[in-house]
Amino acid sequence: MPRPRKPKTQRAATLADVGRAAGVSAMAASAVLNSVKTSSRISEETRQRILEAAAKLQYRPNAAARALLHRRMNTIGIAAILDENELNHYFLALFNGVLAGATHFEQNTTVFALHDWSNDTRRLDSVCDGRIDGLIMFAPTYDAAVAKTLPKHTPFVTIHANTPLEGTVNIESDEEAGANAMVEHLIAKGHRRIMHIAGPKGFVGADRRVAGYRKALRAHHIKFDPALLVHSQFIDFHGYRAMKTWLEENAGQPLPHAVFCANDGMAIGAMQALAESGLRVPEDVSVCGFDDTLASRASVPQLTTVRQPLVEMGRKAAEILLAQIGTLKDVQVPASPVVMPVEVVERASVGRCPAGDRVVPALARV
Amino acid sequence: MPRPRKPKTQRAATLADVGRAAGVSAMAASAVLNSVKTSSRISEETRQRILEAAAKLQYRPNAAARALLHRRMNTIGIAAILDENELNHYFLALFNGVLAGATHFEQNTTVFALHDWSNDTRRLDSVCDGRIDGLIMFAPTYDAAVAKTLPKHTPFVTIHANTPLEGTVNIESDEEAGANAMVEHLIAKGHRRIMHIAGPKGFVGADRRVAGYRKALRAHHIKFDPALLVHSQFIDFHGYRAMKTWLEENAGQPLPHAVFCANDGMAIGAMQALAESGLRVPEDVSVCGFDDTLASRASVPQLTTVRQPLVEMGRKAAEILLAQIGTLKDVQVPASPVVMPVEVVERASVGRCPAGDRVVPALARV
DNA sequence: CTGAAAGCGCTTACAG
DNA sequence: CTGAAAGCGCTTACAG
Repeated sequence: MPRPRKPKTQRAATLADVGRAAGVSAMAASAVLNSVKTSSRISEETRQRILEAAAKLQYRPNAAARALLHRRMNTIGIAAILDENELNHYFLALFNGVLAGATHFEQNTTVFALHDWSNDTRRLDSVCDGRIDGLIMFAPTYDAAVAKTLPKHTPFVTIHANTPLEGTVNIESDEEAGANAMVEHLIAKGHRRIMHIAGPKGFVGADRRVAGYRKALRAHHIKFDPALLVHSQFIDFHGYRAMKTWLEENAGQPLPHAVFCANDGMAIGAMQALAESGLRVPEDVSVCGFDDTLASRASVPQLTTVRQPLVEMGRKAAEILLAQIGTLKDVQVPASPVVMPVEVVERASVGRCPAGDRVVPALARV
Repeated sequence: MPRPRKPKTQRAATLADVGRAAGVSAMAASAVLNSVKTSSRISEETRQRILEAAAKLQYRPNAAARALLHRRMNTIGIAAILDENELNHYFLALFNGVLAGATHFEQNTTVFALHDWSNDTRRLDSVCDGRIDGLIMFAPTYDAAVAKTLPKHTPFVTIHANTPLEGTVNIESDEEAGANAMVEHLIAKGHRRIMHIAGPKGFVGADRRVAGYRKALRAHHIKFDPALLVHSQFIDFHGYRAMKTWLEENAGQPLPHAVFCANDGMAIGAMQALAESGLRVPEDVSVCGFDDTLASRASVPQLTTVRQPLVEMGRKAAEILLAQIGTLKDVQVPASPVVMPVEVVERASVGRCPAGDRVVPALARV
């Protein structure tokens, strides 16, 4: 059985170690290893000796020492609510985008997992201590008062901020237009009795989708039916429970033609609840989501949804943040908010509205 | 329209700034802010003045300066192949685990996204420069020769390493037992004609699952049929394509009773291919996966699968790494490999084997 | 052109 | 008990 590596790892070599090994000063070693012009004065033979010593000692310029000098860690931070027990495709998409953007400019990315925006303020604060050059917040729900306490020496960018932070660029998408287009699409497929499982009241992301939903109904003279609007949370399980509860409470009532969910996870949850009542998607009921996360392609049938360019939004956030930090000289910091376009993506979960009215089955099949 | 924050952020306050503002030396400020015993000598009034100055200036001890002193960044790294266009629930689960473990011990986590283990060696190398105290690699496929070039001054832990790195703890799970238990479960449900969509040949994760599959067949005197073993890749789309191709090439042949896929994503892909041929899961064909990632609950029907405790494995990796670094004094570094238990999780995608033999439908319905 | 020194921000060990 | 100094590892600006 292989023995584990000894706990005490050897110390990393310093410039002084390299110099000593090569019989030169630390400074000479530094000059050679950074290929400074002045190193042209150093003989080729010495240069080789230094390079060999550095390779042999696995020398790497110490990041902390460099950061101290340059006041820059070449690292950006991400703060997000991250619960290890929940599906979070939204996070995964944004994260991939930020990572791609940061990596492209040779910057590292550190992730801070929060449980709660209000209570974890101090944790975020404490992290603005030079270990990151700037911070991107995913869907923060700070209120304005708390936001004021954020450190002034660290630049921020937010994505989908619930209340914009003063002096901070917020990146969002045209959610109302997206919801409106989605419901227009349902109506074009013949659906009239359209249910909406919304996000929590008071969250702009939820409210804007409701607004788009109602706008589309209005445009087609479909009377808004409060019984068809249910508020839930942006989490798979809550979509399931909202749909399940609704079906139980509305047994014998007319079945909706289509269910528009405020995000993909909720739509998948709703599909599961429908399946448990023996209802097929899209033959009996059409279902659609919002976001176009990877979840929308992982479901069977694949989900018709509104695409928000999440990866792109993450990448853009990284770019804007790096511009603010000053790492990217040639990128202009845009005015806030930056609004990204959305589009309806047709997949398999929405069909033509079936002929004849159906009724919510009385008993769940389970 | 709100104006964006000015690109030039103000400099962070230093201990000297705090001292100056409070009319004391930087050292006195340091003593108070670190609540060193000696600070008891400092008058309560002075203490308050220092605390106020620090708060007002939003002072935070500079992380780089501290790291330079302590030779510790309080940050661990994660290296993983991460393609922004692919589903990666496996990463998400491990990542959540590492993050939870690191956060619990007040350590930060930096993620390095790689494209390729062989070609990105230099990138990984360059990152072992003090910006992380240790590194966790997700499913690395280094060969032994390359592994030798890894820096000696940084501790590593691997999860699912394809070839164990010398002197490095590897965390894995009992994949062969898991595959065996899954196929035993299928056989218990009456399935005999069991297809396996495997991972790429030569990868231990794939080979061990194939071994478990064949072992279960053997135990029940089911003759191994090479036509029912297909090698593919650990990616959703490849599962889809493998199933699709197999159905096309085997039109008119007996339909498998069940399809055991080497991971959850592949199983979902296979379900989509089956759906396109008009075959229902589990009524016509049972399907199962491996991993128990969040994907297995996001599909309709939910996936029967083999659970690997991925979150727990990530958490354990963090803990072992911190023990090696020396951050955790009271945790023993275990011998390698650490093998985690697996279990079959029954959900909805596996049913009893239907009576009567069916045949692969000739034409895809699409 | 080269090498010694200063300094990034912090803390620890050591004189006064 | 207090305050000045040394040093973590590096690079830049400045004497020689």
